[in-house]
Amino acid sequence: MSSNSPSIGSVSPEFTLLGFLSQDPAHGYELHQKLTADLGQVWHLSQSQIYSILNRLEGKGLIQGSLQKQEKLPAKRLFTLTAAGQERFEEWLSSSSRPSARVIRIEFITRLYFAYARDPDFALQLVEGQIADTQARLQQLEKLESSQPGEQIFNQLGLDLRIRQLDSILGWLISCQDILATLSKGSPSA
Amino acid sequence: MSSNSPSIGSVSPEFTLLGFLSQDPAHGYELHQKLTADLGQVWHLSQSQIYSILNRLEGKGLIQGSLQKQEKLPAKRLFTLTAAGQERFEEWLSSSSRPSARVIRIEFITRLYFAYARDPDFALQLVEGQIADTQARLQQLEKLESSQPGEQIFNQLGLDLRIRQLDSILGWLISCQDILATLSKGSPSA
DNA sequence: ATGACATACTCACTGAGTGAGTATATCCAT
DNA sequence: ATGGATATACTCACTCAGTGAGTATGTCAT
Repeated sequence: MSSNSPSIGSVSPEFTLLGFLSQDPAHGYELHQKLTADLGQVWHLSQSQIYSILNRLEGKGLIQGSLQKQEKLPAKRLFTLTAAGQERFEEWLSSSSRPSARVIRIEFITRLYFAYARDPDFALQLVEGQIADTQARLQQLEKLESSQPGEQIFNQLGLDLRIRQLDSILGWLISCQDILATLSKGSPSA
Repeated sequence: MSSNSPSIGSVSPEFTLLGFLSQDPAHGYELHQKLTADLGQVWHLSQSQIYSILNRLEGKGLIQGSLQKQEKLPAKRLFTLTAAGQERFEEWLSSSSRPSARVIRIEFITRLYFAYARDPDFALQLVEGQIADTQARLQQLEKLESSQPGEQIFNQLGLDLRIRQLDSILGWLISCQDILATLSKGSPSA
């Protein structure tokens, strides 16, 4: 049971697998292929990592693997999302990412990928929400910077870099918005 | 012995501890304090992590802990750098960081911190080197982007974000250069 | 004297990530 | 036909990252 798993950390690759499985049941091998093809610039997961995550997810009851025995080949396992898994994924899909360089690059893009596959407009909403969060965080950091004791040069440099990075993220988010908006208009699905 | 430890990963906090110990022998507790005070914007290490790293470093023979028995208090351990540890640290100190957002923010700033403490001019050299590396990597990524199959939108978005982030790093490095140069002139130690 | 805070460290845990190994099928060139 | 590359599909054993709670003791103010 263990109620709340202690660290299904925000940038965890678990949700990526849940996402793929929410689209179609698959084997570990296929998941690795798909991940590499579609999100290879975002995630770099080895095969063995995929399998270890799958085992963990099964342990938590979020997915269910069914052994498919084969004549000669060793059995393979086809994984399907459980109801609990589906719920978890939905929850994650509409939550928002902590505005930090790494998290955005990894987690947010992943979320965007799945949101877009489901409904381009939903993806656009996510971007808008993230822009707001990022702006808020940026202001926070700028405030922190101005109130920082000028002594610790390296802490200040670190902070300055973070701010610059957040700023570049903001620019990126806005360009995302444009791209997604254009795509929606180009091929309106409704 | 184990010749080459498999993953004394580039952004490993190990070198940070080696660095502090290269300045002065210290206890785990002190190291945690110092790290938080001087590089708190860069590293977030819990106490227990500090101790586990120290144990590992001792296991590798890079540092040496001497038990100081006390009347009533449980013994504390004072850690000193070994010759091997010193060597490792020197090697790391003049190597260059992989030009990626995270690595620069964590590893490079740390390196800069120790380089600067030793000799501001050395720090300046590191910055210059890093600028060159970053520019080279930037060109590489831009080339990759233009040759990327336009189909995988999300891979492209990921790449685009990386490029923007590297670009902001470049800006930051240049501002570092200015700051360090000014500091050198302001108080010429030679 | 008691409760907050600082010093100093340990333990048990989950999770990230790597690298090598296993087993089998298929297909291509020699 | 045979042997070697490549693809499918998964396992194991490992190190390192990171958290949270716990232990033990001293100091200092109220």
